[in-house]
Amino acid sequence: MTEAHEWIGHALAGLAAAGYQSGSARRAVVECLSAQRCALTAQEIEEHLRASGKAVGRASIYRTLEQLADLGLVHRLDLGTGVASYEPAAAGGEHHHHLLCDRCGRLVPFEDPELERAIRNLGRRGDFEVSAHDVTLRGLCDRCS
Amino acid sequence: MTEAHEWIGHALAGLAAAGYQSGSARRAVVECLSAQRCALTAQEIEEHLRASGKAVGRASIYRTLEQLADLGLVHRLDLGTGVASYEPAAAGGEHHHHLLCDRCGRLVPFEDPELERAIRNLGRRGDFEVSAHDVTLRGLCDRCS
DNA sequence: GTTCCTGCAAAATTTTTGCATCAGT
DNA sequence: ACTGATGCAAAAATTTTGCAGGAAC
Repeated sequence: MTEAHEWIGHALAGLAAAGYQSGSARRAVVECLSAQRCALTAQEIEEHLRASGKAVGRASIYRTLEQLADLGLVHRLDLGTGVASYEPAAAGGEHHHHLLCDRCGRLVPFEDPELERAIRNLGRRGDFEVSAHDVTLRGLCDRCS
Repeated sequence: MTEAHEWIGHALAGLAAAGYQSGSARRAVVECLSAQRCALTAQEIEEHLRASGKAVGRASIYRTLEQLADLGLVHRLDLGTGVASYEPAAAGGEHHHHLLCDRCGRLVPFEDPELERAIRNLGRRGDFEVSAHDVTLRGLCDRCS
């Protein structure tokens, strides 16, 4: 997994390359995302920023997240809760999936080569051309089971 | 895959067993779901029902969908569009996953034993206890690629 | 100085809830 | 009849948009 501080640079560079300037709101959202282990909702981002004294308008948060998602710098997740979550996208194509614990609500990232292989093979079968995939498991995390 | 008309009975029986009575709104929502191939949004259900002369209040649709989802009779899907979709859950534990076509927006169901096996194996690895899973692929469907 | 960014407030969307009325048992 | 279901309307929650003022280049 790419380190958080590397992602900051990657994301800011990507935004700059796309013609976005580095304003305070955009930078704050990117910093907040890079400091977190996994996915955050827009509301959580707003709270974190306000708590750290860098309050940013809601609109700017959503706008920045949309820009980052369009550039492939963050992944948008819909975890069945009705609210979207966002997490930094690793630079090298690595990615993980998520387990949402039914008991404690914790979101646990995981990777699995066999799962990735199965999905790659699916694309090869020719029924369709797969460019992205999301896997969400529900169940009990290691702490709760 | 279990046939649609079988699912109607299954769903109505499940609702009855849970103590819900068979009112007109609930029955209409169940009928609408059973007639569709794949997932529908609450709004689509409302439109279909109104179009077929069986208009049902929005609230009743959401209430019925929640009840059905709690009983495991429908699956709720979040496809990254910000709106939830619902589809009948097959009786026998069979289930499919979805490809969302980037070009035409079509939702294509698919099944894949290798993928299922990979997910089952994940649960066996012992990191967590998996009770449900969702897989969403994005890409181009057979018509668009 | 010009252009883009930011934040506020308002709008749009989707979903939930309160409550009076109506239907099913 | 009694209990629960239904529909309307209002509220809540989330996300988007318009616009005036401010920051970045």
